Amino acid sequence: MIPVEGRSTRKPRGRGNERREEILNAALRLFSQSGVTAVSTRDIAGAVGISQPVLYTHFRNRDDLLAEVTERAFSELEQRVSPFSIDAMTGRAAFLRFCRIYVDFGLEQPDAYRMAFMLEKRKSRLEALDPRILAAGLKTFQRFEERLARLVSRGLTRPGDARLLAQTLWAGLHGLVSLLLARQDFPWADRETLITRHLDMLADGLFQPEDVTPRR
Amino acid sequence: MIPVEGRSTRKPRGRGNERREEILNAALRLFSQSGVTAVSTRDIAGAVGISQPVLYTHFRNRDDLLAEVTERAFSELEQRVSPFSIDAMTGRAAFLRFCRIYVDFGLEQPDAYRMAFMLEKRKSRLEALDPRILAAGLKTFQRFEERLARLVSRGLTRPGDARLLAQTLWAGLHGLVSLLLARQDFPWADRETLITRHLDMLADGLFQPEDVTPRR
DNA sequence: GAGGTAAGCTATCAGTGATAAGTGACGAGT
DNA sequence: ACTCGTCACTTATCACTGATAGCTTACCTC
Repeated sequence: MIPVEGRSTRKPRGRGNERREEILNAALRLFSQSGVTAVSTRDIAGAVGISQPVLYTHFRNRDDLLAEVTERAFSELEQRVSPFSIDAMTGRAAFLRFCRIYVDFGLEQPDAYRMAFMLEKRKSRLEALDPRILAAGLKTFQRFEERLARLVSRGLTRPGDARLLAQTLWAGLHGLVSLLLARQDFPWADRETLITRHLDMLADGLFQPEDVTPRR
Repeated sequence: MIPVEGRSTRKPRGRGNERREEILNAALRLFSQSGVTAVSTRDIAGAVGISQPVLYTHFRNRDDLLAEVTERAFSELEQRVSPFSIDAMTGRAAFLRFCRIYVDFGLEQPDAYRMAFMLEKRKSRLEALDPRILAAGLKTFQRFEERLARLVSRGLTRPGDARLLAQTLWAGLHGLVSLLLARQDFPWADRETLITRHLDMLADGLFQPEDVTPRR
């Protein structure tokens, strides 16, 4: 399905980790090109220029590789979000900017986002998702919750349980991102307008009625 | 993985359609037991008591079978929703009841819901999702949009483009359902409270500020 | 130069969805 | 009552998947 590239030269002793990097890069590239389900271990190995079993000397299995690719993508989100300190959450505008970073990240890194929040791996019901993937999602949610809690504790929002509010608003955010990713052919309204209005609606649910944006 | 049951007796001439029903029933049962990705065609055939290739005399392929199972599940949603005529959308309470039906359906028929709104099949990027699955989702959304449009045209809501509002609110609904399905082990707040508050938040985004529910 | 070992190979496995080709029972037609 | 077509179903097999076993080879150290 994916063209096989030429053989790569053997790595010198002790530099086997470079191969590991090459594999991760190739995997990320192929995943974002063709989607994570469409890329086989042989495709990845072919793109790197090695035989398929080599992958298993660097990663326990395919899911292990997937988990590491996801982790890397989410460390980038971490970087994007880090400038937004908790103290910077001063009101509606800051909340909206913060949400927007998440939405943009999800749309720009669809495969990482899918893995962290949408993927359900259940070959058997007992088998759980890789804890690192869960952790990436959980950490992201916690960044969100922390900042929301600050807004709430400052009395800038309607009163309420910060955890409950965070889960509700997060679900609202996620709904838009995941639907845009999963149903790209749906007759969506203009994306920019849709995102803006959606975030406005979420903000309306969070902030005091007097701050509510008038529509039209 | 799934135990093989005994051989079924051959169907008499002209009653081959009974086999088709048996396959659909077995598939639905296995899917909801073990999840749609964990069930193979051999599992389904084994449960019915026939050989695996027989499936292909009744369905073009696995996805065709999946699509039909989904269609059936969604026809049940159609039945649940049909008592709620467009004219019955008289305000916030009706809106909430209507939303609640969808949420409950999603949580009760997780595999059907997943297929209609969460599943992305991309063995190759060109290959699209089965149109019947897309249609089931689209139809559901349209029911939602119709009723929302009635609320808007009656002047019961904030003014705004009904289509945009519908997409935004639907995304909000979907976010909660899909996250609850995809991340069952997440430390969620009490489910009932979460759903109620979430729907309240969505309603707050839709209705005039004077109708906004006070929190606490 | 020799040997150990890191790096990578080929061969092969069981499981998947899917297809080809054959078997056999049943019921309509004479 | 016998034929014979065809419906219902079978076994055998395909290409592909993720994964493992075990061998080979080239490099670096001594």
